[in-house]
Amino acid sequence: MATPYSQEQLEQIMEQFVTACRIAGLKVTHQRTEIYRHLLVIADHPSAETLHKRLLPALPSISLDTVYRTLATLEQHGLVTRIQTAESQARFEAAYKPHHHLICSRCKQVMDFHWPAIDSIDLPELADQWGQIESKTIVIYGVCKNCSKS
Amino acid sequence: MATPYSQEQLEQIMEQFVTACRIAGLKVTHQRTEIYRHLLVIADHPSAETLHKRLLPALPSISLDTVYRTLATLEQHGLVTRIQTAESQARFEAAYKPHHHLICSRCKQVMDFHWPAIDSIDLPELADQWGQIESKTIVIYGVCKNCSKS
DNA sequence: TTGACTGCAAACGATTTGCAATTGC
DNA sequence: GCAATTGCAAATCGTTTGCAGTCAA
Repeated sequence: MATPYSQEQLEQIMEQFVTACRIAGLKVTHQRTEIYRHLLVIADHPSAETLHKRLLPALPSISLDTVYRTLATLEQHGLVTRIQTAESQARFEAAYKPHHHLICSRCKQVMDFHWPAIDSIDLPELADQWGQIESKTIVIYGVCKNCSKS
Repeated sequence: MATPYSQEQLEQIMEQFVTACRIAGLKVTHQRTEIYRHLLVIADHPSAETLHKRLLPALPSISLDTVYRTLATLEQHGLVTRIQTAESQARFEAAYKPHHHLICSRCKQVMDFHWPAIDSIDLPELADQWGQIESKTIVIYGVCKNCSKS
């Protein structure tokens, strides 16, 4: 999936990221900015391992544990989202606009989609009374067109 | 959460389960029926480990691997569903009627709820063209009333 | 009787941790 | 300079697997 942001937008979001780190009392390290930038630029939904492999050319000494630790830290501060899948490896994305996921059961690719109708609709009574809602994400499993061909 | 089924309903569902196993060519073992019955009776959403602990009094010799293996087998045959959460441990439920999940980020309890409006609504175009949909589940994260009190 | 299923123990993959060295502020 | 962060290696957790004995059909 190509970058959904223009160069300017990207720089702007990265600035916001730095600011958010400062406010949260997080140090702005090279590793952290690169991890976050990568999640923005390649808008697929990599696992920690995939992300690590992709970062190695740019940061030859980055360790897998740092990727894990960084993702966990950024997640705690709401800058990164852990995606709900039924797989063993966790997947991550830069938290930005609310959206939903289509996951292919065969190739495991995750595709984002928007569904404003759902974002604004009222919850049924039971759910509404359950507590305080933090996020509402729809996860659709199925077989993508590519996979159903073969 | 209490049993959502009456004694008669339960027996009926268990009979359907046995039939489904026979059709699928699965042997109806004591372990399998007990695992499935437990998922029906205690309609919370246990992990394999929790399920194993709970089954031990009734089946003192059942092993954790059997629980894992049985859940995997039943899942393959569509009799059990693996729940999408952002946790490390997988959670399971007896597959029955379509429904959605409320998950508390603190206590991790999963609550079912129904939302017919969503079940019948059309997907947005992009999602509709993506491929063949298998399941559409809404996962809502938040903090349940119990946890927000304390 | 026979192949599917189980229990055991050992292996495995994903993630986390303790520690000493390093780096941002 | 100091505390936060990193890289390394070792540990841990959840889950899977090989194998020999057991059990449903």
